[in-house]
Amino acid sequence: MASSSSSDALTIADIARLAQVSVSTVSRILNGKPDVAEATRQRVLEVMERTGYTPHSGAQQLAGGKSSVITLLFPMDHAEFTQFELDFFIGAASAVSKHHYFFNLMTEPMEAADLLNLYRSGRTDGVILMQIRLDDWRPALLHENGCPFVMIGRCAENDGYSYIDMDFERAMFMAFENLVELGHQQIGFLGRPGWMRTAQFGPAARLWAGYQRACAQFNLPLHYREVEQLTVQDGYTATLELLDEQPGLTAFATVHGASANGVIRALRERGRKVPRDCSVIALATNKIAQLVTPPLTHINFPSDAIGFQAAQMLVRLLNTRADPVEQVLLEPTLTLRDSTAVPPDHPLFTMRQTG
Amino acid sequence: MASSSSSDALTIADIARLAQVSVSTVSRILNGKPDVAEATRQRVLEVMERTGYTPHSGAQQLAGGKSSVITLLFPMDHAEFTQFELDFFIGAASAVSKHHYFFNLMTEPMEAADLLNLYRSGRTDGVILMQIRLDDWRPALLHENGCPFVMIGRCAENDGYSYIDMDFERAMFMAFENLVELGHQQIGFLGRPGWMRTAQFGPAARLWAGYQRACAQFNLPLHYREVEQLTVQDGYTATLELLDEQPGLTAFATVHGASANGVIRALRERGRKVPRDCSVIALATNKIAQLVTPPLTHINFPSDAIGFQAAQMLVRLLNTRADPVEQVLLEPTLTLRDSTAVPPDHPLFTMRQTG
DNA sequence: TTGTAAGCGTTATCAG
DNA sequence: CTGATAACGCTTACAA
Repeated sequence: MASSSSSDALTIADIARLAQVSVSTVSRILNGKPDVAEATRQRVLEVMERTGYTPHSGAQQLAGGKSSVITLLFPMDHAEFTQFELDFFIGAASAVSKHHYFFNLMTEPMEAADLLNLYRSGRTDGVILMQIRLDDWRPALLHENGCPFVMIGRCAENDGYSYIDMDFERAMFMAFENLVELGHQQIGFLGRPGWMRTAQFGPAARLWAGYQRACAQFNLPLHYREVEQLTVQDGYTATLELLDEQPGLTAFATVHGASANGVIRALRERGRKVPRDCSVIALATNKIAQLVTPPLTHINFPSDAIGFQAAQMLVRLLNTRADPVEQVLLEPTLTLRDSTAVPPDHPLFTMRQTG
Repeated sequence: MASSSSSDALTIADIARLAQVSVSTVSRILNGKPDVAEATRQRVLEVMERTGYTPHSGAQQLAGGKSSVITLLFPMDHAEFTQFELDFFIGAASAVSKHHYFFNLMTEPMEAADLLNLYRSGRTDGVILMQIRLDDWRPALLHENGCPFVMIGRCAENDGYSYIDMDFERAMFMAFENLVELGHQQIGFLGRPGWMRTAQFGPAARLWAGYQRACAQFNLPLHYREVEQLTVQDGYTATLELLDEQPGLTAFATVHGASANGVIRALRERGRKVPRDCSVIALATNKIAQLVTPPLTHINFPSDAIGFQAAQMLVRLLNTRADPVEQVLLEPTLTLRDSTAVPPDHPLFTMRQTG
């Protein structure tokens, strides 16, 4: 029966003494090393259990050279945090702890020196990088300094870097393809080409490219509006403007659940029902797509699964001597819900009316 | 010009040698201790800057006894993660890094032994506890073992524990008060009394209490439905049931943006417009309330500010020798948006029609 | 299979 | 104001 009041600070030496073995034996057991007699192992484990011993992480870090921490870097300078981003965190945190690492989340933007020091201080064993720009400086820096990392997203040039990303260009193309197949020809698009030009974030650039490609291939006129942010408000305003300029539009595509909601609100205000009078399609997480009314036809973006996979890739990297480059590009998929339909002047529509 | 290829592993001894001082002097400078000549300090800082030196966190932890890590514990066994929860994380992470701590997020449920070991291992200096139950075992355990902590939420009994929480009972009462003032008498309520009874989470219990009190005080008939989860789907189903049983309902109250959306959808399906034919009010974050159509009249729940404050309280605790108990109970506030109005049979309504 | 002992990079105490 | 030097608790050769 241990007495004393508060912090006992049990050390490996205490365990060794209590179990009548040396500290190295205890250490071996702690680290799952093979050369230990089963009887000894049991005895020591029993003592540890009974006393509630835990090794001191700082000491392990110092002597063993690893922290068992994985850091997720999501600088929130150019981003809003929504369900979209949350799911990355949750997915990553879950995988990280499943592999017995600890999860360190950093949302403050960082300079090169800070990023390097994070690794050099031994505070983290590896890093998951988010908000990747086409010309991002971070992967090169980490690579040169031997810090294991995985990107969620990708640069323009990715030789030697591991990443997981979605094929955003194809995603946007698919959205338009779907609308065209329904019979739409006059389609409005809300995006952030300016944001793409200045900040050079991958998704913005690639979604824009997908839009351009779709218009070229399907011979569609360009009807787009640049929004500052992908919010309800900006989506609403941009849609009203676009609609008043081009009353012939029968569909809208945008890249976020929130802005899609703005689109729908604007359409309703102009007396157009979704999807009867106008279709709406977006890139979104499942949860958001279902929250909107009507539930959105959308390109799935499985943030949580991506976060989970990214963490797993990093763990794999950490457990390997060599560093195998893993590059995963996810194929987008489309989920049909209630925000898209044939255009109002379409033969099928007329048939439906009269049939 | 430093050569070499990869990990140099610069230590405090290197800095001392390069700056022609002893390691203790460097250490003093590192820790902002007073007794150092300004000239020396500058010289050493310059060397550190030039070489890109960072102290090893493990060594600091071992020798200094602190980790500079704050852990947020949000066991996700009984919870879904939505924007609501995300904002806690973001707020807390932001405050934590603002005070030069690192932010460790743990979402896996934990046993007593694990929780204790987290602190004993020296991996964290303090803990922010979430998902607090009325009879939660964690605060007592941490308290007894000298681990600094702050709760987001509160138990039934909180002597000696620091917390920040919202007055949920009052929040729900306010919602009903508002509806009653508009003229509503037949109000449906969607909540989780069962969840409250079994899991004993504070908010569920207190929201329920607020509902009971409001009905008693305003002499309202009880019309409630228990939902499993506060999702769109469950809100939708429960509303349909309740509505078919009690067609006279002119308002609904619920406790989450998502379930409010389910309510609205169900009402629409039964041909009732919100807010013309039926009002809806909910407890929600600002963001969610605006995402729903129509934008929700709601009791604000500022998760991010709460997360931020909780982290600040903990930092304050960590920087103090004594442990001052801080207990913050936030007053709820109501934001009027577009989902509430006078009931359809109300004199004001009739006036509006004819006027 | 187990024990001895030398670090790991800091901080802290105590002289100077 | 500055410098030795002893912890801090663990891992890891190397010996036994």
